[in-house]
Amino acid sequence: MARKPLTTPRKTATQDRARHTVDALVEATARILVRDGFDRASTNRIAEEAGVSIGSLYQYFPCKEALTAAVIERHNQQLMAIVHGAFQQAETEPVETGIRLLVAAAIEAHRIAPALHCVLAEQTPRSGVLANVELFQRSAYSLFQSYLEAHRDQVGVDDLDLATFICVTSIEALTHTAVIHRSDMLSEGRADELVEEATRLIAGYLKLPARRAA
Amino acid sequence: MARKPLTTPRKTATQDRARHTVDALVEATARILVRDGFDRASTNRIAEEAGVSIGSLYQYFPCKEALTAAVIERHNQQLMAIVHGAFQQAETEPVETGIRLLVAAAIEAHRIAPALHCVLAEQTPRSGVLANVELFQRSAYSLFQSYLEAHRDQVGVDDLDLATFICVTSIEALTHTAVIHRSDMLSEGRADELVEEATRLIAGYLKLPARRAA
DNA sequence: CTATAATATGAGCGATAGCTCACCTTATCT
DNA sequence: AGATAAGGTGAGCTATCGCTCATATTATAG
Repeated sequence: MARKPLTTPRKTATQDRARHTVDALVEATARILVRDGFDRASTNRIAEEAGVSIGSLYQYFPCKEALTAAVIERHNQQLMAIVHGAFQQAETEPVETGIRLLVAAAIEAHRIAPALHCVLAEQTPRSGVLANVELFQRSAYSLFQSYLEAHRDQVGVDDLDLATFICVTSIEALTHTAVIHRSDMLSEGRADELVEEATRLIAGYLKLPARRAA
Repeated sequence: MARKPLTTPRKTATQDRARHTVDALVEATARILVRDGFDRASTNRIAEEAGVSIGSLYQYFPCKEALTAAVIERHNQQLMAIVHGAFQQAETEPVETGIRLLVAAAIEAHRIAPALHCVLAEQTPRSGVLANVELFQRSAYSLFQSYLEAHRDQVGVDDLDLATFICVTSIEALTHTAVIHRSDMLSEGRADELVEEATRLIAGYLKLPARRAA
């Protein structure tokens, strides 16, 4: 009975040689995404670039999208490292200083691998397995909400959930768009102006006294 | 000499029958994009859905991407109609009221065809011919900048270009994300809260007095 | 050393994609 | 009515894609 014909058990990974293969594949995928774009990133090409046979590729990745998902996950982990650090720093600061730290971190995060970030954002379709890869957003979302709760006495908004949506969405869009489409804004001193204005936008929004103070 | 073998002159369009064919193709493309997603939208399928032969398709559209580009252009025109109208209304209003109008219009615009908008934003890769289809953004951009110039006496920012970037990017991201990913925010009275908060964000940012008043 | 599991290989299958071209059909002009 | 062009057709070509599987190589266990 129990027939395991070497097929379909894909996704194993334990020996040491294997990890190298998997890493090579993920890195090759990232390189090809950047160099050739998403739709030229075929499984055959990725395997070739990784110096690995397609057979091996399919032993660890069930389908093409899984490779891209792995790249996205790796990238998101790097982003989150920076963002997490910024939240820890911001924790002990007054709101305006804290927001400034967060905005600066968001820009820094987008700068880790702008080319890859661009391909991921502009060319990679969010369908199939990739549909829900935005859990990164959720992380940032809950971190920010916690931040607001911790500084509730300094903020004048009453719906923390709505405020979180407003702030996270705006900061992400501003930093993303600046890095991807307006790199001229980030040259030398110009970057500071952007940080200042974005901080003014968000901190100003949070500081305003609510209409009805209890 | 001058050999015109019926090939490569694609892209003609003058008779009346032809317009119908072109329209049918664009509409079929939109329908398929919404129903089946971007990567299932093959030229063969589009031609079939339009009730037209592939030969005809390639007489008016040089490649697959051209069809998607046409759909995007048509959609953008509808968006711009709403946005343009809102700017005209806003022209004669004080800043806060004006911004409120613009935010509401942005939401309304995203609601024209949310499903299509979603596919276009999440699945359609910005590569090749589609790379620069964001001239919509540029339109909104220059409209907003004109708006700020016209109300310069009421706004406390000194770099109008930077301020435009901040405002347009934020409003677009907030309304887009709300419509696409947080439809719960737009049910009944909740929509007004979003408009109010977004208005507070932007109007507050614009109203704040600049650091150094002349 | 041998048996067994883990890992690696790559020719090649079936499917489908984008697109061409030789040929009909309908309209317009005189 | 006949000529010429505009519009329309679809079988089918080539290319490539995602993916399988029979087989070979390498590591671990007894």
